[in-house]
Order: sequence, then C-alpha cells, then structure tokens
Amino acid sequence: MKVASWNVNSVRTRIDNILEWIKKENPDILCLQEIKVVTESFPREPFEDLGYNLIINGQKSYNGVATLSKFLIEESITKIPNFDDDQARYIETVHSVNSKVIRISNIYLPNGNPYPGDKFDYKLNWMKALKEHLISLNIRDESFVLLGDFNVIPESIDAYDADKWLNDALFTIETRKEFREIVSLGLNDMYRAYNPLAKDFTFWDYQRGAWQKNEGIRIDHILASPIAADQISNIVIDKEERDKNKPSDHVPIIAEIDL
DNA sequence: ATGACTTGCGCGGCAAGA
Repeated sequence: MKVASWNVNSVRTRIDNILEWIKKENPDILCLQEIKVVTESFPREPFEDLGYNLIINGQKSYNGVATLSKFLIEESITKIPNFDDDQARYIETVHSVNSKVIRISNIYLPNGNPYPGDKFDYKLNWMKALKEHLISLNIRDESFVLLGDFNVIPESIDAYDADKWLNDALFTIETRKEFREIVSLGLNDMYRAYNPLAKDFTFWDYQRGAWQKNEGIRIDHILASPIAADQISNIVIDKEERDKNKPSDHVPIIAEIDL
C-alpha cells in the first residue's frame, strides 16, 4: 500500500491539484498538512467520494492537518498527550489493514522562526512533547510511522546551500539535536535510508525563482519504526508536482509499505 | 536590495510561512 505526506498550503486553494494527484497516485493513506481551514469547513465530500475515511484537525487561517485512509481507522487522537497546544498540528491514527495494524502520526511541526525567540521556544517545546509521547508509545514493538512537515533540515546535504540556513530555526544545532533525539528512539529516515547520498528536496520557496534554480530543502520526512522500516520497499519524492499550475511550495513524499 | 511570492482574512494591507 502507499502512504503519503503532503503539505498542501491550503486544502481549499489546492483542491483540484490534490484530487488530480490522488487519481494519479491512488494513495491508501494520505496525510495532509497546512490545510488552513476549520474542521467544519474541510471539503470532505470529494475525498469521501474517492473512498477515504477522514480525520481532520483544522484551525482558522493557519496550520491544520488531515489524515485520509482507505482503511478502517480504529483509533485517533488530535493532540500530543500531556501537551497544551492551541495550534492544530497533530493527528495520530491506528489503521486496520487486513487484520494487521499500523500507527501513523501526521505532524505539522512548528516553523520556529525567527530564531531565537518565543516561536523558536515553542518549536523546541513541541518537539520535546512529541519525544515524550513517542517514549510512552512502544514504537519499537509495532509498525509505526511518523511523517509530515517537520520543518527540520536534518543535515547539510538536505539544503541547497546549508551555510545560508545556519541561524534559521529549521537548521540550528538545537533543532537538529532534538530531531536526532527523536530519531534515536528507534526511527529511520526512510528517504535517506534509500538514498544515502542524494541531494533531493521536498520544498522550494515561492520567492526568488527557487524552484527554477533548484534551491530547495528536504524538510518533509517519513520516519519508520524498525518493524515499519522492514515493511517499506520504496520511497519517492514526487517533485514533478512542483511544476504544476498553482502548486504548493511542498511536494508529496510517498512510501510503499506492505504489512 | 529594505524586496522578492503565496495564502487567509476580508476589502486594505498585515501576518505567517521557511
């Protein structure tokens, strides 16, 4: 089955692109970030018509995440437990697939700029709360995938020019340290695992002709527990989507997972 | 280069993104 993540930068503005992409890729589970709409106004029907069950965690104007699944969603939560968050950035779901299960956390991790400042502190606190929650889950003992827009450039190879990002909240040493601590709980960066030396990106700014100059960064990730990693047989970044009319500034990342 | 895009909100021009 295909599990995908995509920061769509407004689900209502991007609806035609998303539906066209779904018809092309036919993902079984699709995790969206930055839907920029309240839950009640999410355009449910076109997705339900394509056979998806929906869990939506929306917010007015900013943020918001949605998880679409062709499978039965047995459990879902829309908050990181024990973390008081007034922004819609998390959905955790358990999907029942042919009598097997997979747990998926769909995240829109805070941007954190400007650095330093309150927004950066919020980002680090959010990451620490996520880490504490992942510790409480026994992710080493189940098929677990953590995916979404991390707003983290893990290593220098993940930016067109890392020197330009040294004091940015996406790449500061504190951000990368916290990311490593999350990975160290037993998660694998699947795109990097399959492409050890690739300088590939998932985001290109709308400004300065960044796409045309390939000045991108890799900040959308699919991390997998050991059991899930063994179930993943391929992972791709669909950069062609960035060339479409009225694109999101992020492109989808898709994993092939067979439970 | 102080900007440069794009979106939501809401109807003028910010805030936020990364």
